Amino acid sequence: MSPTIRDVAKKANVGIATVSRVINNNTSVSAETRNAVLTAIEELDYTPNPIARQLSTGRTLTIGVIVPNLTSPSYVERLRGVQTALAESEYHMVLYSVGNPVDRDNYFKELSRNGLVDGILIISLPPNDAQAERFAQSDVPTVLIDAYHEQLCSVLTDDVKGGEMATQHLIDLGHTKIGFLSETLETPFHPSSYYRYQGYRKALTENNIPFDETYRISGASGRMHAREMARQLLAMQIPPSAIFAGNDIQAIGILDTARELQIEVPSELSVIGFDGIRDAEYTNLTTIDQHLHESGEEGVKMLLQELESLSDSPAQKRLALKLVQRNTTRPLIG
Amino acid sequence: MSPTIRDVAKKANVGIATVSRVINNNTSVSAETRNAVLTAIEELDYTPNPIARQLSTGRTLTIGVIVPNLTSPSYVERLRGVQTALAESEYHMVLYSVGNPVDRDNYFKELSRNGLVDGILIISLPPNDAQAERFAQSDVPTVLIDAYHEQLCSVLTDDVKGGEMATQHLIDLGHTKIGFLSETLETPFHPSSYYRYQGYRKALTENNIPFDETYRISGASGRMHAREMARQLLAMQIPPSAIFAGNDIQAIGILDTARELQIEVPSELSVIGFDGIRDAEYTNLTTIDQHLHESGEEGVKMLLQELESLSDSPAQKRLALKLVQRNTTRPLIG
DNA sequence: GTATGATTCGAAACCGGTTCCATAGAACAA
DNA sequence: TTGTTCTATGGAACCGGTTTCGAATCATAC
Repeated sequence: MSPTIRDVAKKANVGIATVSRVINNNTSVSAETRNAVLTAIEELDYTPNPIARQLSTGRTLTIGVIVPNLTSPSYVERLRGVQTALAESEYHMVLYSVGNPVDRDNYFKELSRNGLVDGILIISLPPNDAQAERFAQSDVPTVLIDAYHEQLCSVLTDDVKGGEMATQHLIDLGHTKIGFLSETLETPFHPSSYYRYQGYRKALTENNIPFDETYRISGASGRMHAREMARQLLAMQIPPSAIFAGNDIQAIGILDTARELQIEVPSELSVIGFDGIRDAEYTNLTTIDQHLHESGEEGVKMLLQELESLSDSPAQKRLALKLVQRNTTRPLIG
Repeated sequence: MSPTIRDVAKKANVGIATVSRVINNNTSVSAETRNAVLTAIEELDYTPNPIARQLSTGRTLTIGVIVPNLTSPSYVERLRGVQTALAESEYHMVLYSVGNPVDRDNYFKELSRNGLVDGILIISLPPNDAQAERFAQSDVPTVLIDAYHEQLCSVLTDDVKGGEMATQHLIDLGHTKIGFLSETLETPFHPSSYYRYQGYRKALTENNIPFDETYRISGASGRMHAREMARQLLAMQIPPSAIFAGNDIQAIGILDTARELQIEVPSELSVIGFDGIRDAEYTNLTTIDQHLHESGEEGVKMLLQELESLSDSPAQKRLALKLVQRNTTRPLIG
């Protein structure tokens, strides 16, 4: 077995407390003793057992990240941001990947309870009131990324406003027949698509453009399903001249279909996405950039702050949205 | 603070050993005592402190996953596989994301040393001899995914063979002017591009097709750089009629450029990738599927086995490669 | 009634650190 | 010289579990 602090103490002819002081750079050790201890450590190739240290200090130096299965690039990008910010800290990251509501609830309960982690970061998984209450009561600080609850710290996106911005952009370009294509609006997870839809409706209303139910389509997530839905939208007698997609992946699916149908983008069809994933840049997609990477970093910052000193009122940070115009939207001709 | 096992013992009027027995389903507890303990646990809302348990059992129920920064979809896909397999076990996953060789070496050293994790999974980061030696000596089982070292367990891909398969496919289609586009062949990380290049060369040789140095180009990774490199290849006086890309992302970059230059794929240019990421399917890319997801799952399986009983000779599992023909390759006309 | 064995259970040791507290000795002041 | 303060240090308690070991209890056998 690996050597323990007692082995070091014996070898250096000192007490274990002294060894501990040396390890932790406690000043009150004479240079002589310190050297003796250091050489003993060297000779035994000793490293302190982190678990024992965790038990006695009460800190695990670990933060738990609860995230939906890495099915969507946006989760991955947020996670990258988390990773980036965490790398500069002394904390490690345990990944809890949730595939269904049961997983989610289990992780929520498990982590908020006992001292497995020092802090919790939750990505795109809004807790219900009871769960939020638990987190708030628990003594492990929790930060939500891309989700909101009044009781908890959060880094969030104004999806309604983003939806409005996207739609307004299309309207500004002269479009009035504007389609909306998204994931199912009723999801057990984060209803961001629904909020974006609300923004879409709001923009229409504000510009006195009547909402046409037939221009709205939603279904399963993913590029393939988006293609299919786009086919349906574009096969209408009077198809939309522009489509706002609930996220970038779906927007890219629409572009796929447009190419397949030889509908030229943006001259014959404008498409705008939402998220600002990397593929949006590669495909020259106009989109609403919600600063995914930054959201991860900000979440970590907030959590680290919370770990320093638990604030009383939960901090809330809203990330700015940015319309990034590329080559999939342009003024309507005629 | 949360209640401890002693609180429960006091409340139930039993010794702590008995409480421990109840928690761990040890049989030798009378039904009566067991019930008393269970109700005490219930009333106090007690859960055992996992850190304390870890210290006394010596197991952390955690496995460390060392992976390059999630820059490439292939790492993410492998990680998903790991996640899938791990979800069915009792283990958690700590993610160590490495951005540079220094990170890598630190993590290698740190994790192999002390009991922070019960096992280590290393993705696409081949250790050098000294490091492999460390891992082999250490008492924490280690499995390499997409990397090989004779001293360690591994799940691996035959990149040379894959490169050969891809090239042979193009040759079978009648191509002889076959380009090779990849990442820099000298990388501090995993030299898979180099192996694939070797396979390419091998296939050419075996078919008596002279290798033309000007048909080979390599540079920085990523779709954007691939586009630029593709432009160079395709601007040649006698451009290749087919290109084998070192990975799918680069193949997609080539497709981007082809579209930009209005070179029709596959009629004017065949393109084959390597990896089998999801986007390959979406873009109808012919590729060599190396079963990324499965590699993650297999790595976990192997590691779990190793955790059960440390085998003496390191297990090696080679994943089959599969040519998936889609719509970016076709017989050369004329 | 005593010997034997099985069952149930608690005290205490242990895992490997950190930290409180008491003390020895040095340094300094009067 | 004596008293006081400060520094360096070790012993022991502690974190919260698991596990060993021995003892108490009970049933059964003789």
